[in-house]
Amino acid sequence: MITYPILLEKFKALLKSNSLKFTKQRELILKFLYENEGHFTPEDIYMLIKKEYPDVNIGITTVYRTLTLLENEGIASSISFGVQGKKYELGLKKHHDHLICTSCGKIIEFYDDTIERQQEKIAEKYNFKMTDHTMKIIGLCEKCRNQK
Amino acid sequence: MITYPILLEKFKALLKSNSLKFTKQRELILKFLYENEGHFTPEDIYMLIKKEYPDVNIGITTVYRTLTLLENEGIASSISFGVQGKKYELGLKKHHDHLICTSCGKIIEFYDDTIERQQEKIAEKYNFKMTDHTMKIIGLCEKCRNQK
DNA sequence: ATTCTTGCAAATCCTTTGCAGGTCA
DNA sequence: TGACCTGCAAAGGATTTGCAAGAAT
Repeated sequence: MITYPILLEKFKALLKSNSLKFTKQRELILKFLYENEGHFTPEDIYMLIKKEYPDVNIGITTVYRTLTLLENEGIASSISFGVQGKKYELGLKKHHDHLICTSCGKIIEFYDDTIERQQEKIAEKYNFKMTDHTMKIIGLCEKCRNQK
Repeated sequence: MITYPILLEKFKALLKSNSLKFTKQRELILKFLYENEGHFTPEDIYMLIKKEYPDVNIGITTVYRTLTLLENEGIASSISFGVQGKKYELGLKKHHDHLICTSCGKIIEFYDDTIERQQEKIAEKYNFKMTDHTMKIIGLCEKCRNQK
């Protein structure tokens, strides 16, 4: 796995090459994603950063803007929950899909080669230039299904 | 394929069994989905019904409510576009997934047995009780990729 | 010094809710 | 009649935008 200093350098280089500036806020958001395993809403990230760094001024607008930036640069990735918004995670890992529990909200990641290959075949079949793909399996996780 | 009169009867039966009432508005929305191939936003459906039946009073609220109802009853299905909302279609066909062109918005449907089976296997592997699943392949359709 | 960023408040977009009047069974 | 529905306007939640002040290069 990439270390934080290296990730940070990568981020700074990306900023520079786009004539963007390196700011405290951008760094904290990157750091947050690096240090926290899991999937977070912009609101989550905003609140948790405010709590951990009460002296840093940060607005939710900046969180949104930075997450968009990170996602466009391939450093973060998101899963969409429709009107309920998106959740973000560090996006450096290998591509993966998600199992989502409708009862407790738990998100499990998985990667499946068969599915990945099949998607490519389908795109090819329709002469589609695939730039992205997502798959969600919705249902009840082990714990929740047993509680019913 | 099911005929409209039969679909209508099915819908009426569903309404009755849920102590819901059969109304002009509900019928028009059902009819719209039956008659129009493709994927539509609630707004689309609302506008097109208003245009075709200027004398019928219908509000967008009712369109939302009815689409939700139809989806819950398995008569309609939707694809989510995140904050951009959902698009609905008649949901009587076999389950299928979508290819979505980011340039022209075109939506192509496909069904793939390998993927379907693989999804079941994955759910099983994680002891997940799958209630739904979606897959989207995002990219450029044949026409748009050639225009670049 | 210039350019880019920020936070705030206001605006937007899609969707839902409260409610009083209207319709269906 | 009574239960359910409707459209409207207002509310809601997530996200974006305009802007003047502030930070980075």
